[in-house]
Amino acid sequence: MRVTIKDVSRVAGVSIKTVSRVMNKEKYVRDETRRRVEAAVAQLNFSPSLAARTLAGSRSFQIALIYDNHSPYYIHAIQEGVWARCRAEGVRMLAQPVDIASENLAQEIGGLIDETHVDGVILSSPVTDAPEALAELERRGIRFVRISPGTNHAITSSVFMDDAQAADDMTMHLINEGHRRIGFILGHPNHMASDQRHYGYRRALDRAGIDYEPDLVRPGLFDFASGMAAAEELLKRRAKPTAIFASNDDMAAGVLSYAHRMGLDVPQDLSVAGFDDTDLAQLVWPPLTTIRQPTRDLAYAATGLLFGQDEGAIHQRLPHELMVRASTTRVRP
Amino acid sequence: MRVTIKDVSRVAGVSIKTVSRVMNKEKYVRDETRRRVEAAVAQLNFSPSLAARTLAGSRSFQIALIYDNHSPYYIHAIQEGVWARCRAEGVRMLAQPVDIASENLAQEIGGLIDETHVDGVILSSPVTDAPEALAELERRGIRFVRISPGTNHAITSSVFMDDAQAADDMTMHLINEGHRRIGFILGHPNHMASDQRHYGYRRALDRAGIDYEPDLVRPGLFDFASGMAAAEELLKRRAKPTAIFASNDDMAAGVLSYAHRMGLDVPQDLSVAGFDDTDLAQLVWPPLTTIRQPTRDLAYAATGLLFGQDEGAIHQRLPHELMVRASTTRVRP
DNA sequence: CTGTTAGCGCTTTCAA
DNA sequence: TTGAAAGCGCTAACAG
Repeated sequence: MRVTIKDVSRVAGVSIKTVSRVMNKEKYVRDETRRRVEAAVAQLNFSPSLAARTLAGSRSFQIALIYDNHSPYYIHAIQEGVWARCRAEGVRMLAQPVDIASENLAQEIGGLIDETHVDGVILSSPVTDAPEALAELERRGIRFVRISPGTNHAITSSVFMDDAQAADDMTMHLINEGHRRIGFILGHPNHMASDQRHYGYRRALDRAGIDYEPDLVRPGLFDFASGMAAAEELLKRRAKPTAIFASNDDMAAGVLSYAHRMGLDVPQDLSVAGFDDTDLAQLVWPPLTTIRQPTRDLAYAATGLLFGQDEGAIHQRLPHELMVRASTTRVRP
Repeated sequence: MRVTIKDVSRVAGVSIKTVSRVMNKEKYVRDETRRRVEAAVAQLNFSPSLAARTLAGSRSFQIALIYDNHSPYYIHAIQEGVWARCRAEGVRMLAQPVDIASENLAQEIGGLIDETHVDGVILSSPVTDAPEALAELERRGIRFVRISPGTNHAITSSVFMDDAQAADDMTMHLINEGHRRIGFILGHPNHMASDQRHYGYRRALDRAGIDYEPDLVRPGLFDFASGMAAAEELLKRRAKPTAIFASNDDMAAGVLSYAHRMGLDVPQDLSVAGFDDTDLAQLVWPPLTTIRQPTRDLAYAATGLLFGQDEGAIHQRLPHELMVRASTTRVRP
C-alpha cells in the first residue's frame, strides 16, 4: 500500500540506511549513490512517515504555535509568518488555540508536547505571559520563543518591535504637519506595548517643546468601542485636538467612526493616526495615517530563532516602519 | 525520560495491552482494572505518543484542514469550527495553507497525507473546487468533506448554507420595509454562491410582483473596491435605489464607505444590506442589515461528517439566520 | 476479561 | 562510504 523506505532501497539497489542518509542530507554518500536514491524517491513519489521518523529519531519535524487571541487578523498574520518559516525548514506547524484562563493550561501544553513530540514551541501574546505556560515549558527544557511578550523580555528568546520609537515617529510626523494638540488613546493596561507607545508619544512631544496635557490622553482597551468612547471625550473638549493618535488599529477605526458620525471631515477637520496590524483600518477609511506593525515578520523571525538561526541573540527588536497611507493635511496656522 | 505505556502498566500492575485498552476506551475491561489503570495514568501524567499510535495502528488521530483563502476572518471562522469538533473528538487539526494555482498541488496534498497519515481531510473554498486536489483525494480513497463547494455538491460529502433562501429572505425583508427599487451587487463569478444569491433576490422580487430591473444589478468581486464601484454606479442613476443589497460583507462595507463619502445618511437615505461572515461590516457601520453566514457552524458540521457522524447525509444544507442588526427605516410612500 | 507476540517505518549504533 | 541489527512506543491479531 504505502511506499516505504524499503521500496526505495530496493529500487535504488542500496540499503535502507543509505536511503535514510539521503533523506536526511547526511554527508558520506557517494554522489552517484545519492543520485540513484533521489531518482528512486522521485519515481516512487516517496514521502517518509513522520510518525516513524519521530518514533525512531530524536526530532519530530513539528513545532507548535500556541495562542489565545481573538483577533482574526492578528492570528492570521502570526500563522502566516510561522508557517512561511516552517515551510522553508521542512517542518510542520501545529496551530494550537488554548484558553489562558483554563485551570489546566500547563497540563494541556504538556500533553500536547508529549503526544506530538514537537521540537519547539512558539508562544504568541497573551500566552507569552501566562506564568503556568512558561513554567511548564521551562520544566521540560523544550525550546520556545515568545512573540511580543508583555514582560520580561530577557528571560527567554523573544521578538518584539520597537513600540516606543514607532509612537515617537508617528507623533513627530503629526507635529511636523503642524499639529500641536494631539490626542492620544492608551492601549490595554495589561500589555507592555501600551506603556511603550505612551512613552514614545510623550518623548516626541518633549523633544518638540510641546506641553504634555494629561487631558488629551484617554484610556482605551484596544477595541473599537473604547476607541469611539475616547474620541467622544476628546472631541467634546473646548480646545479640540486637531489630531488623534490611537494605540492600535481597532481603536483608530473607532475614532474614525465617531468622527464620521459627528460629520467631521477626515483629514480636513481631524487627522487620525494609528497602528496597523491589518488592513482593517485602511478598509474603514483610507485617509488614515498608520504605522505598520510587523506581526508577520516577527512571527517569521521568532520561528527562525527556534530553529537555531541567529543563535547569538537572546531577543531581537525588530524595526517598525512608518507608513503614511495618505497624506494628512497640514493644520492651518 | 518519557512516560510510556510500560511505566503505566508497571504501576497499575497489568499488561501494556490492558493499558492500551483503557486508553482506547475498549470494552471488556473490568471496572476495577480500568480504575487502577486510570489512576496510574493520572499519577504519571501519561499522554500516549501519537507517533507510536499512528505507526502501530490504523488511525493517526489527526485530520488536515486545507485552505487557500486570504480572508483572515473567514479562515479564522473555519479553523474555529473544525478545531472545536476535533477537540471534542480528541483529534488534532493540521492547518495547511496551499496555493491552488501551484503546479504541484496534488503532490503537496499527497505528501501531506503520506507524511502525517491523517485520517481525513477538510477542504475549504476555493480548494473545494480544485480538480487536481479532488482527484488526488479520490485516488487515495481518503475521507474528505468540502465546506461550501462551488460546484458538484453531490459528488462528495459537503456542507453549505442555503444561499438562495437567505437572499430571498433579505430581499423580502427590504420589500416589507417599503423598498421597491432595491439594488443588487453580484458576487464573484467563480463562486456558485453568487448565482444562488442572485437567484434568491430575483425570486423574492417576483413573488412581490416587482419587476426585475437589470440596471439595478451590478457586478462585483466580493471585495471592498468592487462594492464601492457598484455603489457609485447605482447611486448615479436618475432613479436611485432606496436600498442596496450586496452579495457579501466586504462589498457591503464598500457601499457604506461610498454612501458616507457622498454624504448620504444610512439608513435614512439608503438602506444597505449584506451577508456577514464576520464582524467586519458591523465594525464599519452598525446600521447595516445582515444575514449571518454560519461559517463556523458549517466547519463544525463538516468535521462531524468526517468523523462519521450523520453518516446518512451525503451533504447537508445548513439553515441561514437572518439577523437585523439595526432597524432599517421604512421608505416613505 | 486479560496477556503474548509480532510488527508499523524509520533512525541509531556499531561494524565493516 | 555503506550496511546489519536493534529498537522507538504503541496496536493488531491471536491465545488463553
